[in-house]
Amino acid sequence: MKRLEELSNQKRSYATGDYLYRSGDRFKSLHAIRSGSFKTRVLHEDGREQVTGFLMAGEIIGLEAISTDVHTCEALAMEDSEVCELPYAKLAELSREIPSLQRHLYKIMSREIVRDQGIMLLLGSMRAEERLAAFLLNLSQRNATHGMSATQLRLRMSRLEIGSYLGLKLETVSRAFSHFQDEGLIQVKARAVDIVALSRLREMVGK
Amino acid sequence: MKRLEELSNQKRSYATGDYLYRSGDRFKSLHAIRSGSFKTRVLHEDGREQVTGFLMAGEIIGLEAISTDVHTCEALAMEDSEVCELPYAKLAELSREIPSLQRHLYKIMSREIVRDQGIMLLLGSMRAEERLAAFLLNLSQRNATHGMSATQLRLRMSRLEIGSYLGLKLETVSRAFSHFQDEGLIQVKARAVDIVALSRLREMVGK
DNA sequence: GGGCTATTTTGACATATATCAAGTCAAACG
DNA sequence: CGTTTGACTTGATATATGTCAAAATAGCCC
Repeated sequence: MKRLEELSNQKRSYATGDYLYRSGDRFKSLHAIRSGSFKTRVLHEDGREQVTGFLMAGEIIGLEAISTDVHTCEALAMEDSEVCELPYAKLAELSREIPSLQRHLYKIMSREIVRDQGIMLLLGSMRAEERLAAFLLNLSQRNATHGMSATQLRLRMSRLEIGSYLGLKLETVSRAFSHFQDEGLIQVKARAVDIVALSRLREMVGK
Repeated sequence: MKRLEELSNQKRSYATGDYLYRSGDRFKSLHAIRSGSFKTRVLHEDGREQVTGFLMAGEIIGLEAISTDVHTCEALAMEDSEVCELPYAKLAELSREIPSLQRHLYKIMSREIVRDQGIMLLLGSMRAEERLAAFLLNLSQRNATHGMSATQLRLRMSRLEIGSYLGLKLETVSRAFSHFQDEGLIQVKARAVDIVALSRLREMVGK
């Protein structure tokens, strides 16, 4: 871990809306988010876009680019954020000397695959409100992991971005929020969401 | 590569419908498909399932399990198939000695992430016929990669399985096939598909 | 080859979500 | 403060896809 810290000499700041990288950029480094949050999205020639992830502190961003040395999606800051740059060449080299680092890297990449497959399940076989419930539960859990409240969420993203992530239109997202509130599942005030009935939300997604 | 071959002493056969692994199985090995094909799917408590991939010869299966040492999805043979077992512990060890193997492993995992994000784009922002077009083009390209025809496809999966993969009902898939045929894009005869207008299919998905 | 079963196609209809269009609200700014 | 601007909510309606049901077809076993 210490040797890893030495590696990441670079710590950089990004303001809301700044790009960490764009589609087509040459890949040089992974980035560890120190504070703040980013969204990643893939673009389609015809202008369509799909948000593929919302990343928070502690998470690693850029793994998709290893395959071709070129970024296939773009990442931008959703708030003022800081990242550590992890030069990939050095990281790979170091992982050869430090087995635990190597194991860790494989696991991180595998975890990303699992995460993506979970989203595929969501997009492929859940209905609008189930998707939103799953989304809120995921945020709740990650919030808790970071020592924050599991029930008081401050969303960093707009309804439009949530919609893109969940494969829904922003109006549908908004309606689902309103409906959840009517049902007493959550309290919504713009981007401040208070989960009132966590267990009932869990039932909605079948767990 | 030679050392890799020594590693995979085990070569095993699977009949149609056999499980390569199930959800919950302890993870020990990756598998390289030698011949045949497999599908992977994730299951939801309530019985819903989502097909997450159709894998062919030359592809590596099981990467998602590295993250937790437990398989989070299941894989089964769509036809009589053969795989090489690649014990993960040995593979990881070997990758420390052989830099090119390590690079290759990272790339394979990254490629899987890119693939999954492509499916997320498809599921989140494409309509039924665009999804099917993208699916056929993907099969076509992989077929070609394996030295087979880019236009004559023999589907190994049912309409139901295609539907699950594309987030559609089987009837919708069937109708899309019929419509493509009416439009002169393809010739369909059950699971034999002949792509007549590859370029027009490409236009449909915007490239 | 004939019958059996699973798969696929097709049709009529239902519905979840998208689309279009106002309206509300809140933060930002002069 | 009043105005502007972008984000969000809500309503009315349209539409893509799902659902249900039946017929056609293909694959399979004896």
